[in-house]
Amino acid sequence: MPKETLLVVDDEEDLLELIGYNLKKEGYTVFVCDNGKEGIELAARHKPDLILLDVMMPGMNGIDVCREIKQNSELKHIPIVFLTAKMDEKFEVTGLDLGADDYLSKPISTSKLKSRIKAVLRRYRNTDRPDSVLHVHDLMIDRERYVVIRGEEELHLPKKEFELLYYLASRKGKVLDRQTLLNEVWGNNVYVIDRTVDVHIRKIREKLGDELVETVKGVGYRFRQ
Amino acid sequence: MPKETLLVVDDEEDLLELIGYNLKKEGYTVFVCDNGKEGIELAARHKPDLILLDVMMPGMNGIDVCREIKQNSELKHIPIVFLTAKMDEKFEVTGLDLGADDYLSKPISTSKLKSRIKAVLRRYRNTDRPDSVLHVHDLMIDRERYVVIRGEEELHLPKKEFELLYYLASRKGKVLDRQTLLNEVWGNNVYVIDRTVDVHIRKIREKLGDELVETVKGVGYRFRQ
DNA sequence: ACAGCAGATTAAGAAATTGTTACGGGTTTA
DNA sequence: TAAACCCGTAACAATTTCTTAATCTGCTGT
Repeated sequence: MPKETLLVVDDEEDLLELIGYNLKKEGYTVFVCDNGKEGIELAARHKPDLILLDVMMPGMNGIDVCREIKQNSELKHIPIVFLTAKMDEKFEVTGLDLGADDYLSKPISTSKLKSRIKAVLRRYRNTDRPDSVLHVHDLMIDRERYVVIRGEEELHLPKKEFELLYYLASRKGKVLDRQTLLNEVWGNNVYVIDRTVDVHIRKIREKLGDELVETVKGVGYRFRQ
Repeated sequence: MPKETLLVVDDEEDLLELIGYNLKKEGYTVFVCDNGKEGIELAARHKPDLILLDVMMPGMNGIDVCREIKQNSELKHIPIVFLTAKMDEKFEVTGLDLGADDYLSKPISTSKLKSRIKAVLRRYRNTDRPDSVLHVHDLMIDRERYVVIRGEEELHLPKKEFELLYYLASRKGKVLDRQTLLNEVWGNNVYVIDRTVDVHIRKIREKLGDELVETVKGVGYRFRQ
């Protein structure tokens, strides 16, 4: 089993090299770059299992990179660990609210770095990432083409409806409450009232029938098992 | 819809009180204690959703508490966040290797504390716990899917009935009085007449048969052993 | 047999939750 | 630039669930 792939984004060349070297020695596959824009590209291309992200960078800073990644449904599941020179607490709160998974202040010892990375990866390891094409009931939900196929017909749902359907289907049988759905589909940092979920559910039912998505009153919604 | 339960273990009384107060204000159910031994007992009794654990304590220290909890299969899934006065890096590595989930150094601001707790809980919320499905007699009570399965048939109970059944079943054989049931299922600060329990019990019996839940006159109810 | 409990049962109104529709702002498309 | 579309919100209808209160049943000890 190949060890995980990591992406390190930091504008300090020395540090970048040091971190890269150490993590490679640990057996990880490591991509590095020194700016946010390239970081996003590399993330999209290689889909790393974890991203180490410097907060302070010229140009696009770490916060922005994080925000962008968390908005990309292909990448949002990737855990992000922030690196920062000063322990700026206010930022830390922002970062964690954005969906960051951990936080390291420089200077970082190698052992600490490795330990943290291991911890974060361990948390995520058993979280099975859903397939990009789901087959459920008579549906095929293709996330790559953004299309739902039922028999001969192709259905094109708007983005939010599609994402919601996809998320529900990927957790078939499990009851998901509105807040979870909002966090997972809309993102943790958006402020939207939870009744919005209801409206989207209704639209999904309108297009795919009432049977697919079940309501569990007082709890949430569930894709029919 | 009881919010999460937290356990805080710290020998500094002032801090304990401060943290307890703030977390209660957030809506969590909070248990506190000032030593490791009691911490383990409380953890076993209340099965909190998260434990805040001071590292340095007289007697049993945080590391030992953590180790013991991680060895108990009933408790090992509970995320642990360490608190420590000094940023002792060597310890931090140990803690994370032990399976701690986060790390906070004192002094802690309230906003940071809340933000971290939220982040950790969010990570765990959707992680299926091994005991989320109870097998009792010929029943399978699946909390994740919110469904009771008996043989081929799937039963869908309303929320309160389901929660009550789940709670009784999870304490199979034990007699639980009405007040306990109200506290655990309805929540600590809900004002409801205890006869309400009877009505829900009746509905459960109506759906699942009279044998499952036994009445112990003058005491309470018991899920049949 | 008869009070005196404690729980069982039932029904009805209250409360809570969800379904449904419509609208305005914003964006993309023709 | 208009038309079409998507999205979030609000409002009200529809439905389910919860709680209470009233009544019934069965047991206990006298």
